[in-house]
Amino acid sequence: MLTKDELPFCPVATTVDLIGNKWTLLIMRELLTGTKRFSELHKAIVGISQKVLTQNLRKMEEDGIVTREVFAEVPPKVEYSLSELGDSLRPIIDSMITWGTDYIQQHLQAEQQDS
Amino acid sequence: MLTKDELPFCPVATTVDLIGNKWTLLIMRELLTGTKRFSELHKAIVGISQKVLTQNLRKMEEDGIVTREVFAEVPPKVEYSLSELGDSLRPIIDSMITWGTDYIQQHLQAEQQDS
DNA sequence: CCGTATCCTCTCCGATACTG
DNA sequence: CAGTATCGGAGAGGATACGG
Repeated sequence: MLTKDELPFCPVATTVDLIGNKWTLLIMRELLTGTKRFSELHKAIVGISQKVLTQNLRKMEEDGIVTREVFAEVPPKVEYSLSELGDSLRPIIDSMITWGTDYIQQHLQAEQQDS
Repeated sequence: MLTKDELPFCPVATTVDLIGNKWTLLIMRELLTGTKRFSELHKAIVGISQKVLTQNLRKMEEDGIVTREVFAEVPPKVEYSLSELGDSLRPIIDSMITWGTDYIQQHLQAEQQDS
């Protein structure tokens, strides 16, 4: 039996390969609160272009962390949600939310001391 | 008082800006086990070039998550370690290690079933 | 040993135009 | 609405040579 450090592939490298990317993490942040339409994601994620959003969603779908559902309507409607695998990544994003929240509060305090 | 969701800057975006990057996360993985020399990092992180390693270390130093110590010796010696702020990111990497380890084990099992 | 400087390549990404 | 297709500029990153 291999110990954690002796695994053939580094766990961090594996995780990084899936979500070690700015946009992927921001998309996941949106999907953690539930299913979203393409346009909702586009609006919520400031600075992303339609093209890059599509590219990232396709990659996430390939990797099995996002589910895509197309509705045969006019106008068209496409919904994205986290798969079970995608949802299993929730603790990672949560730890980022926790850390980022603390970090921001520290910086707000520091700025107030400056003024 | 603002609630978590009303903070002026998204916590995830803040965190992503600091460590939402392949190489940064892999460098942090190495430094979590203690101080490392430049050449040790270069050897440990497969696929990174000297230039990119330097660039990332400089950015991490600027962001305050890495400390750089130069020894006035011949041959020169430079040691990198996590700052207190950098070490506070440990829970995030830990959650990635936990998830990645599980993911790899699932895939190893799946491969064994295939054969 | 630990870099920086330069060149050159290659990919990313924005802008735009066009479809079901 | 939710894409795809195409073009072109900007920047990331490799290879190499050189410096403290």
